[in-house]
Amino acid sequence: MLEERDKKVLCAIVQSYINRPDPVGSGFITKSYSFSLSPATIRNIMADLVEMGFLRQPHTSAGRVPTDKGYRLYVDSLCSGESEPDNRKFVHDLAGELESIKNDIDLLFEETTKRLSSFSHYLSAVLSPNAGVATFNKIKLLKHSGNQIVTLLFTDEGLVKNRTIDLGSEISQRDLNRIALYLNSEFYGFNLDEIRLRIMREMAEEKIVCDRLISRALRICKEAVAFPYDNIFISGFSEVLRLPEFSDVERIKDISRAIEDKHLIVKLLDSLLESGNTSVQVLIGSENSVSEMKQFSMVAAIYKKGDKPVGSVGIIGPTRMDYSKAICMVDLTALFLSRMLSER
Amino acid sequence: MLEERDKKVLCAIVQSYINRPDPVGSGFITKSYSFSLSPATIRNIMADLVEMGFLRQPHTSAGRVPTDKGYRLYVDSLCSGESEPDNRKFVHDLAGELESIKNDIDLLFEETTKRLSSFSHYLSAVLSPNAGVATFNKIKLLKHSGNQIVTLLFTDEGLVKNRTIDLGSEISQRDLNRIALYLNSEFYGFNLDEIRLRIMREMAEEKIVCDRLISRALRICKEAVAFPYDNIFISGFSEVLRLPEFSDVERIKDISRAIEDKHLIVKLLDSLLESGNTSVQVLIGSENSVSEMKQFSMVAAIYKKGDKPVGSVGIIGPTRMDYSKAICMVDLTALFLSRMLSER
DNA sequence: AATTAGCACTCTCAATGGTCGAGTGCTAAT
DNA sequence: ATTAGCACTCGACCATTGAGAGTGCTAATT
Repeated sequence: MLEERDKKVLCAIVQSYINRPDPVGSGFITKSYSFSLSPATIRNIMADLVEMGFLRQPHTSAGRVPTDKGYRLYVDSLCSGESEPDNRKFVHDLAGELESIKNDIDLLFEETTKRLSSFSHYLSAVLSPNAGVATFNKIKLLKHSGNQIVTLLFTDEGLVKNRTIDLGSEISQRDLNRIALYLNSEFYGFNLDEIRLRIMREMAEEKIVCDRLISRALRICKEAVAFPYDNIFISGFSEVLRLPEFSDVERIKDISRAIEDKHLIVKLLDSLLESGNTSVQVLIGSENSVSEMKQFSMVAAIYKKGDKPVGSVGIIGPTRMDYSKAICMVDLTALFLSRMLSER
Repeated sequence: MLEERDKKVLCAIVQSYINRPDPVGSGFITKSYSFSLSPATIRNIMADLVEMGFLRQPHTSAGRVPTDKGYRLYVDSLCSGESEPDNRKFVHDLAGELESIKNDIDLLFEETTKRLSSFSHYLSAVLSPNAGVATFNKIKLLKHSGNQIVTLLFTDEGLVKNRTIDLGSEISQRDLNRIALYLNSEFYGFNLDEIRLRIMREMAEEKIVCDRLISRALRICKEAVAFPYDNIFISGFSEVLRLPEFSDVERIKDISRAIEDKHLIVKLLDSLLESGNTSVQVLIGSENSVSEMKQFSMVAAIYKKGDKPVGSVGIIGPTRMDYSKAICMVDLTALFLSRMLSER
């Protein structure tokens, strides 16, 4: 059906197109790649590839452009990149420069995202552990001023989140300590979503709460485990704006909506996390479930704390992206994050 | 020099142009606004206004377009907008919906920014109190795990920031308490920049530190007062993309760079804060000191905690923006934030 | 049977030129 | 000081054209 030779031609076209976004003609292929074939033969092959859906021509008698299906074949036949020295250097630098902030996990994610985008020249995103995976480790409660208290929630992943809560009435530090003790024994090891669910249920059941302290405890904990903050870091918008595909205003609007909504990208990275697949995943154009992103590709992987997948990291770019490089960098970054999280 | 009548014509042109971005012709003015003058007279006036630099014509025999100087005159002659019912509603909603999160100051800023942009249809930004103005209130130190401790810094403005620090060696909670006590007595009421400076100095002076506890205290405090987080909230990129001026790709790139750099916008809002000017300020196009922003206008105001200016809020849009509305909304938002911060 | 040279054909792109209309500037009349 | 009248300017729009790149087909070659 699809011979080795055909595949080679396809890959040549994809590579050339990734290099510069002009439709690729039969002549160019014979010149630039050493097939010992004439343009006419290449043309025949190309015609077959079009028919099979791997290529398309923008119009009669322009060259060919890869389709999503074409990119897919290309990516699948990629002998999963031996990380080039360039990329090795990237991780090395990453490790060196970020060693000092590995305690501040949010900052670590942010910086990693920035470096990943500036090095890959694509949009990059890191999904930090969210309520769905984050695991309650301990909580501390501190009296602040008046009726206000501060909750300090620690998760197993190393996240530390503080929130200020107005209780509406005075409470002693002693009572707070008792509440914290209760919560710590009650919720240790559960993930935050479970906790939230459980609190909801208990609050609903015992409408007339017997124990005032417990009711307060639940209320406090409910607030404390709410993650109101963005748990995604995105960077590199100005990088992708440089790409020629973004001379089209509509494209720009698409991607900026995705960035401002964040939601969309979270959704993508999240679904990846749920799939549990450990290796680098590639979503090409229309393979993407989010309609706003059907023009783009995403290369992503999950990172772990110990053996538990806790977040994901990805690169987003046009379907015409340097998959080989992207896959390699995402892989390395995920490994880096896993290492950072695990060795603490 | 500049007669009342000329001013009226200028304002009419500005208004019309703000309404839709087409060069305004003499005929349109006479039709839409009730000057009892013929197009020819209007033309004469317009020619004068061009000569004085308030208008320009894109080319011979197109209509006129306001220059920055023209907008300036327009803004200055604006009888500072009696807040329309529309805007009143905005603040009312704002107050109602955000009442519940006034304890979580970061969230408050973020939500305020979002609402401001979605209501004004321009880009909005809120600069939250930064190290330069934030005042040390108290610090709490908690043992975390191993050599790690968590610092919890409270500022007078209501910010609560936590950081995780790896001390490199074990420390007891008791020592941490002593350190916190020391820092609290030492730095209470100082602003964070001062503290940072002082610590730097002291660390440099006593290279051979006599007191091990104090040296540790300083080190901890130095980390704790570092504000690594963005202290600016920006929202509404997709709003401004809707504007016709952003069908030009270059413009989009400009504004996105400004947004991704944040820095630029921080700089603008910061300079405003330093000027100390209390009322709403308008920077039109080239009046703007940041070159990347010379195509845009900013309407901004500071907000206070009590009597002390602590941050600023602004709207950024094309020079062709609805200044009247923007001024009003920024004013109201600043008042709102001041109220929220002060009544705690 | 697969490959290739040859060639007519198709389609885009950029340049050209012509028309239309909005809006101007000037001049002379009011 | 204002205005009517009018020639003029310039961009927007459109159709035409020619060049060039690349094709698909056919017939010749290996």
